[in-house]
Amino acid sequence: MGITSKDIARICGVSRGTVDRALNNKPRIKQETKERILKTAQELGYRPDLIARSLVTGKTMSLGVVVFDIRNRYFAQLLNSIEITAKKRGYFVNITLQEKDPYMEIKLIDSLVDRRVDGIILCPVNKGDGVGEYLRNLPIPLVVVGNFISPGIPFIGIDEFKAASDAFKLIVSKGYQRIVFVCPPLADKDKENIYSHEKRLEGFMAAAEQMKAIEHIVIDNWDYMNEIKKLVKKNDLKTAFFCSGDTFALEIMKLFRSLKITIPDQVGIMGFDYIDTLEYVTPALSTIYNPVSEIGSKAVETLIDLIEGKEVEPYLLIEHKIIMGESL
Amino acid sequence: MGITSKDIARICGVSRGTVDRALNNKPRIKQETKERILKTAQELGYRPDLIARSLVTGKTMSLGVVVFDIRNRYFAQLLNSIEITAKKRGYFVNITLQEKDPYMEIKLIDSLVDRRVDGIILCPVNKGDGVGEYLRNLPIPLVVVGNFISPGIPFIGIDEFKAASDAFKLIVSKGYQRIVFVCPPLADKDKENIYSHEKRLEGFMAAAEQMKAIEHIVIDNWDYMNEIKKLVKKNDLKTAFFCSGDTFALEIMKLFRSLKITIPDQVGIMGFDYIDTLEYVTPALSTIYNPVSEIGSKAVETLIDLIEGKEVEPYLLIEHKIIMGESL
DNA sequence: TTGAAAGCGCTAACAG
DNA sequence: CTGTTAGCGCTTTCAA
Repeated sequence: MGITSKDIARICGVSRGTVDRALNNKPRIKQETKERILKTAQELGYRPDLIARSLVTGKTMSLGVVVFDIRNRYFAQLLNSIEITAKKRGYFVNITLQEKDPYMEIKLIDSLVDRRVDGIILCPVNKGDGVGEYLRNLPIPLVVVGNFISPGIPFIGIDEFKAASDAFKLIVSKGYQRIVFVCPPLADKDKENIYSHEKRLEGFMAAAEQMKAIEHIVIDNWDYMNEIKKLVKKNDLKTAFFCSGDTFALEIMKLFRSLKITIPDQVGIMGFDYIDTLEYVTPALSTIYNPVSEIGSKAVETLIDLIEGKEVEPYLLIEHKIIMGESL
Repeated sequence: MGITSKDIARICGVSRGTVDRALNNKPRIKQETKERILKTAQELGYRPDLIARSLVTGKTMSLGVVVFDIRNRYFAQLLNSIEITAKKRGYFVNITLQEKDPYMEIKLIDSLVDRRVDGIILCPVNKGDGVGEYLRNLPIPLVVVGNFISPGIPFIGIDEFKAASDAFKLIVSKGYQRIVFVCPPLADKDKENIYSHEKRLEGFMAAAEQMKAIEHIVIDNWDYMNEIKKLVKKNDLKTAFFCSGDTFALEIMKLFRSLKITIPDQVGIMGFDYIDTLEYVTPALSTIYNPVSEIGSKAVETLIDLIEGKEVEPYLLIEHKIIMGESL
C-alpha cells in the first residue's frame, strides 16, 4: 500500500535490521544513522504495517468484547469505559454483539480468537460447566463481567446478593409491609445465564427470611405487568415493588401513571442499576448504583494483567451504592 | 499457537498448496484428497490465522468506526446497527471514541489505517477543507455520518433543513405565536463540526422568514437554562421551545417541572432525534424521528460497496418523521 | 555498530 | 489434479 521499512532501508543505504533498530529505538545503533533513518521515515510518511508486526510478534494489541446489545444502557456505559481504558493502555477494542444467542456467542469468541485478539471480555449468555471448560481452554485470556460462569475464569461484578438484601432492608425501613420482587429474567433461567438476577433473588429471599413480619412475593415471568395490575387492586398492605432492573421499574411507573396510582403515596418502587435514563424521570427512582464504568475499566486492567502474565484477583467485587430517590 | 496449514499438509502427506485448495474450496483438487484434508483439519481443530491471511490478501474484513461517545444514545443506537449490519456482511467492527477531541480524531483514523481496516465510518468533530483533503487522501475508503464535511466524501444523514422547517410549521399549526430555537451547540461553531445543528438552524430561519407573523428567537449558548427562565417570565405570547436535540428538551422539561410550569398548557416543547429515553418521560415529547439505525446500516452498506470498488451515492438522505407527543 | 538470513502462516502463480 | 516457489512486511537471531 504505502512505504515500507524496506524502502527506507534502500533509500538510506542500510539494512532492514538497522531500520528496525532506529524505528523502535533499540540499542546497538549509531546515533547518527538512527537520526538519518528517522528523518527519512518522517519525510516519507512511513507508517508500520501493524498486521505484519502482529504476525511476527503474535500480539495484536487489541481486545475482543462480547456483549448482548449496545442499545442497552448498561452495556453502552460498560463499553464506553472499556474503550476508554483500553485506549489509555494502547489497546484497540473489537466489539461484537451476540444478541442473547448462545450459539452466536461461541461463534463470536471463536472468530475473535481467529483474529488473534490478545484477550477477551465477555458478558456471557451461556452458562454451565460446558462453557466453563471451553473458556478455560481458550488459547488467550478471558475475563467475565456481570454474569459469573465458573471458578477459574476471572470475574468482575458487584455483590448482587448484598445489594438486593440491602435494598430489602431499606424498603422495610420506609414502613412497607409487602415487598414484591419483580424479576422477569428468572423465567429464562433454563436457557440463559442470569446469574446476577438469581443472586439478587437470593439476597431478597435471605432478607425476607430474616424479617418474617414482611410479606414477600416474587414475580418471575414476563407477564409481570398483568400480575402487578392484579396486585395493586387489593389495597390492604403498604406495598413496594423492588425491580431487578431499572427498565422494569420504569415500565411499572408508566403503568401506574396510566392507572392514576401515585408514587410513593400509594405504592413504593425501587429499581436496580441506576441507568442514566433515570435522570429525566419523575418521581426520581430509588435504585442501586451499579458501578458499571468501574467494572469496565477493572475488566480491562485485569485482562491486560492476564495478557502480561501477571497474577489477578479471580473474583473481584466493586462497591455498589444505594441511591435514594422519591419513589419510596 | 495452534495447528497450522503446514501441519495438516505434513500429516496428510500433501503440499500446503493443496491444503489451501481444500480449505478454501478452490477448484483443481480431487474430491477424495479434499475430503481427507477437511477431515483431518476438522479433527485437529484447525483454525486459519486471519492475521497471516490479511498480510497476504491485504484485507482484514474489519471496519473502523470513529464517534464521540457511546453513552450518548444516538451513537449507541448507531453503533448497534453498524455492528449488526457489518456482522451480517462478514465484517468485524473496531469502535474508537474521540471524545470530541479533533486531534484524537485524526490520531484514531491513522491508527485504524495502520491496523489495516478495510474502511472507516466517521462521525466527525473536525471540519473544513484541511480534513476534507486529509480524508480524501486516505488509502482506504471512508464514509461520513451525521456531520457533513465536504463534497467528495460520501455522506449519510437526514435532511436537517427540511426537518427543522417541518417542525416549525407544525408548531405554528398548533397555535403558538412565539417559537424559541434552543441550540446550545451553536456556541461551539468555531471549534467543532456542528453541521447538523447549523442546518437545523437554517431550516428554522427559513420557515420563520416565510411566516413573519410568528415571533422567533434563537438561543445559541450553553447558558440556555437561564435564558429560558427569563423568557417564561414574560407570559405574553403563546410560546414553544423547539430544541435541536432531545436531551435539551428533557433538561428544559425538568426545569419547567421544578418551576411548576405545565406542558403543554403553559408552554409547548419539541425535541429532535427521538432518543429511546423518551419512552419513559411524561408528557410524551413531540419530536423528530432521526432514523439512526437506518443511517448506521446504510453507512455500512455504502462503505462495503466502496471497498468492493462499486459506485455509491455521494450524498444519501434518509427519511425523517415527525412524532406527535403531548408536549405541544 | 551493522548486515544477512530466517521465519511468522498464509495465498498465489506457475510448473509439472 | 498436485507440488514448488515466492512473497506479504515485519522482527529476530546470528554473524561479521
